Amino acid sequence: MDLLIELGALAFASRMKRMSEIGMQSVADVYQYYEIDFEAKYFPLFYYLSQKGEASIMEIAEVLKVTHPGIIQIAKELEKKGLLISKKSSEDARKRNLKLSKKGKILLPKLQKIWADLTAVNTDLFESKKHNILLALKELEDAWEEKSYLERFKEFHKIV
Amino acid sequence: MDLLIELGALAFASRMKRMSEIGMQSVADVYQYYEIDFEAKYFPLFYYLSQKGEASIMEIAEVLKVTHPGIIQIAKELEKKGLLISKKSSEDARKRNLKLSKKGKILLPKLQKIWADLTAVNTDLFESKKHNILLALKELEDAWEEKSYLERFKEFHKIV
DNA sequence: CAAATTTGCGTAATCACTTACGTAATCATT
DNA sequence: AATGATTACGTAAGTGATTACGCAAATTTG
Repeated sequence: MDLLIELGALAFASRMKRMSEIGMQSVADVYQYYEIDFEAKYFPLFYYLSQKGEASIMEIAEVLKVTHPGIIQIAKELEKKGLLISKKSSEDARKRNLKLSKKGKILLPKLQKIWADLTAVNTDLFESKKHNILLALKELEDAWEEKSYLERFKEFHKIV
Repeated sequence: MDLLIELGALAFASRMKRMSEIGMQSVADVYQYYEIDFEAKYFPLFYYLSQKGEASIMEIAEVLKVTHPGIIQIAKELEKKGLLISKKSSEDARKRNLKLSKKGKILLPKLQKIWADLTAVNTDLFESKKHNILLALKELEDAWEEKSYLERFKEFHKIV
């Protein structure tokens, strides 16, 4: 018996967390299999910079929906590995712009190949299912954005 | 544009993590609204003990699918709050059995009321959607149990 | 155009777990 | 019954994020 399943909606957060950890580990396994010195947590920042070219820390944090100290930490690691460089913005002295280094750009095609393969496996994994978790996730994210949980909760109590 | 959505399957883990954090925070908001000194993270352990009565640390860790140090930490907090007590097993001196304290049992009905309300709101939230995330989650958990991601990945490469 | 507010960034501390590792108790095997 | 393997638990350190807070630069406003 799986208690988390039995608890249904109540254990939702725990299950999401666990699933996220499994996902991160799985991707880590694949990078290791390819013998590439890259971590799952780098992906959103690295990918965004590969598309955008150059961006400030706050801009990245907002797009990726994480806090700015999170970006700073990951950027620090990527800089240490020589995959990313940064410089103060010339237009706004408060801003520090990040972009991929030469080494980062050289690594990019190799990573893109992996990402393509991961996407293929994921697509297969997600879309072969009766219930599509990506669409479900999107719906829930939208619902949450529209109205906070506590609001829903209070509304529910009014009705009852 | 939501980059995380655009990235689809690749940003899956990040989105799951974020969703779990939102869920935890939402529940925290509700406990606060009820003015109850209880945290979302206590729920799985507390609930399990309320059902089972008494259980050893490893047993709980396995049922809840977390590591045993995780249980020890949460148990420590609950003991500090006086909601939980523990004693060495008489049958097996290696084991320490956890159970709710008198104070914990007194708090229980109040919590059960909240849990029931949370379940109602969640059920509404989840089931009003076109895509049911709980069923999707279950499918994915089962798929993962059946075959590891890396295995799927390697298989995919054989085929292509 | 000076004062007040907002914005961008950085550091530190915290959080809710995890992995790694050590010790003691039990079990299995000969 | 001694030896070796396994199991249960505890602590310490690490992880990948967060919140809290402070400073400096830019923007708003009166």
